[in-house]
Formats: sequence, structure tokens, C-alpha cells
Amino acid sequence: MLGALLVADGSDGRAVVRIVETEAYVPGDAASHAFRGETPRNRSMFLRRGHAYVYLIYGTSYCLNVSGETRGVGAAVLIRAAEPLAGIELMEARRGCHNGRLLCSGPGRLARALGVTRLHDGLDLCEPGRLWLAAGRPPEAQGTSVRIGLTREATRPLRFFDAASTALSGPRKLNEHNA
DNA sequence: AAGAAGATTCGCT
DNA sequence: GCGAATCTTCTTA
Repeated sequence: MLGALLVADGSDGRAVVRIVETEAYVPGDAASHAFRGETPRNRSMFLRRGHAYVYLIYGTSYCLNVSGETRGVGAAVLIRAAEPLAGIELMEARRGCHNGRLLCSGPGRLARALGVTRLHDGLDLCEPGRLWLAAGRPPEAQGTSVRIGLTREATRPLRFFDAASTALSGPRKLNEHNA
């Protein structure tokens, strides 16, 4: 998914970003929302790969994920950061931020900039609509590290990022294995 | 039935 | 650097 484009069409315009940082939540992963089975919140994680799973964290920020397995298997990729490509004024207005590096740097910030909310949960991102994925430029160098902000499964190297990007939400160091 | 923890962010010190 | 904001799920009584 690194390098892929996210296109968000709202009533107020279109925003396009390039994904530069992701985290994987895989089957059997105690840190995954799907670990204890399907609930009203996480049901989109069990859709066929390519569907949006959007949830509210700490009651304040939305996080956008893309389901990653076959129907009935709970797994997803969290989109943690992206580089703004188009609709920048729109995103700046939504975020109240005028720094390109920070505009979509963090899962909550990214969702806010794109206008993504729980209303986008369950959308098929593989075809054009209110939110979808398009091909982009893959990273020249990919970095790997432990996932950010977790207590369980805290040592698994399941965070991936474009090592050349300046819009990351966490450490750029390759193969970082410290919290 | 009530309380704590959680894939976060922002404002203030 | 620390604490608040405040939703869903899990834990414990």
C-alpha cells in the first residue's frame, strides 16, 4: 500500500494524498481489534480486502484502515501518514494547519484532513466513490519498525514506511525495534 | 453495573 | 512534557 494514492471526494471538493506510512494488524494478533471476534465496531475488518474500516479512538480521532484478508477473516492495514498532493487548501481548512509535513502525519490527522468519518466505514476502496485507492509511485526505500502506541504485541515489526518521506508520524530509523 | 484501557491529538507549561 | 477530550470494548464485582 505504500506509495498508493488515496482519493477523497466530499461535497466541498476532492483531496488526494500519497500513502507513506502503514501498520499491519494480522490474524492471531493480540493488538488487533479483530482478535476477540466480530463486534459492531470492527465488522468491516472482516470484509474482503480493500474495504474501509474506520473507527473512533479515544472518543476524539478517527483512524482509517483497509481490510486485508478474505471475507470472514479479520485483518487490516492502518494508514498512519501520507503526503498531500491535491486539495491542499481544503485539507488545511479542515485541519486548521498550514504545515504540509504535519497535514496528514498521524492516523487521526490523516482522517481529519480527508474528511473521513465513521460514515465511510465499509466502503469498497477499490472502485471510485467517496473514498478510494489509486496506483501511485512506490517508495525507493522502505523502512520497517515496531508499531506505534501499542502495549500488546509491542515487538512485532509490522510498521512500514517510505524511508525518504518527511511526513512520517514516527521514527524514520530502519528496523527500529524500540518503543 | 461500574471502571479502566485503548492503533490519538491538541493546548498549555 | 502532561493532561483533557470522551467512544467502544473488555474486565471485574
